[in-house]
Amino acid sequence: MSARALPYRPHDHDACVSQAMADARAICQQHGARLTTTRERVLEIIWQSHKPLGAYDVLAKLASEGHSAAPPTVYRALDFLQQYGLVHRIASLNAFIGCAHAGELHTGMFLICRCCGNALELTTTSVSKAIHEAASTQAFRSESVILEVTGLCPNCQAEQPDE
Amino acid sequence: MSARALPYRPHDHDACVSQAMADARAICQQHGARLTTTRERVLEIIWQSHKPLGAYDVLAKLASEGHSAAPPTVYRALDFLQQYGLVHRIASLNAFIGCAHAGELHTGMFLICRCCGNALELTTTSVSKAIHEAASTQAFRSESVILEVTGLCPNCQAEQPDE
DNA sequence: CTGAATTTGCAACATTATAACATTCGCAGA
DNA sequence: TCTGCGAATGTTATAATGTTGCAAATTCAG
Repeated sequence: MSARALPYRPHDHDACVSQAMADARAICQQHGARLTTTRERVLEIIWQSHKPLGAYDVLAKLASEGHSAAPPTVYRALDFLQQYGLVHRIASLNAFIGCAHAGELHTGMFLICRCCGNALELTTTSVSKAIHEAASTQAFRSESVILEVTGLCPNCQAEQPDE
Repeated sequence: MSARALPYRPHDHDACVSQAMADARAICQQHGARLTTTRERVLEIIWQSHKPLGAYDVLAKLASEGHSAAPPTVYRALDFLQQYGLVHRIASLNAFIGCAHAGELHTGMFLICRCCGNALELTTTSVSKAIHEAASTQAFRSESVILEVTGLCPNCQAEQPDE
């Protein structure tokens, strides 16, 4: 269940999605949480690509499927999914992305390509460790970490060598 | 010019502010940038506390001083100040805070207390290093980093030992 | 089947941010 | 001093993102 998604490489994305959906069902069952139709559909939409998706994009997608929903529907579903670690919010983009490590305890670090828009979630012990140590030197009790790195992914570096 | 602000400790905040304003003037002069009245006033307002301030809070403050401004005025001033590293945007709060290390090359790490709202900017080499190394393992060329840690500052831990 | 709790629908609204265009200001050169 | 150009600001409107509050529907245990 680790080292799964490599958004910057070609891969069988359908498998990506079905894996994520299976994980989600398992995790919800395990917690006695209800993965209702709407919630499941929202998760699926989020997973349709590795690009973070805005809440209103999800809304539009739902609408295009005939499910006329209002913003609260989407935000509630997203809240639920975040609560169970199935999606993450990318604060710098006001957008949401499927969690590649659902069920694992982790502090996500995101590598966001400003060119193609794909985002890779990474879990790196050395990073979390350094962050918590730095916080400790200030006697700060850290509870949650947002770490979002913007730059160029390998593919896009190749296409535009520099600038 | 280092190890200046300790927002979680009592300190001479007026000195904090005048130091920041002096730095700002120096940096702008050095770059041939114009620190106009509006921009200077916005910076001063941002620095009035160590709590990140929303753009509309700044706007309200300006209004209360008789300077009737519209949102673009504030956002433009903030853009300018960000450009010269005089303020940072806290993505997780949609808010802005004065930069404690203006003029130094740095990757800010913010420790944000969810109780008192104060935010401390920290520059830690080991953290930046770990982040860039992690990005490198994915052949990702990082350009900018957002690192925001939420938790409890020392003062607030003392007041509410746990929860 | 019934009742309580969860989930959803819906309308209105709040907050944050930007677009487009007119006007003014500051300053360098004639 | 005047003139003109680019930078900065004013102004209005609007876009994008997110929330509140309440009513209706659904789910599920007993």
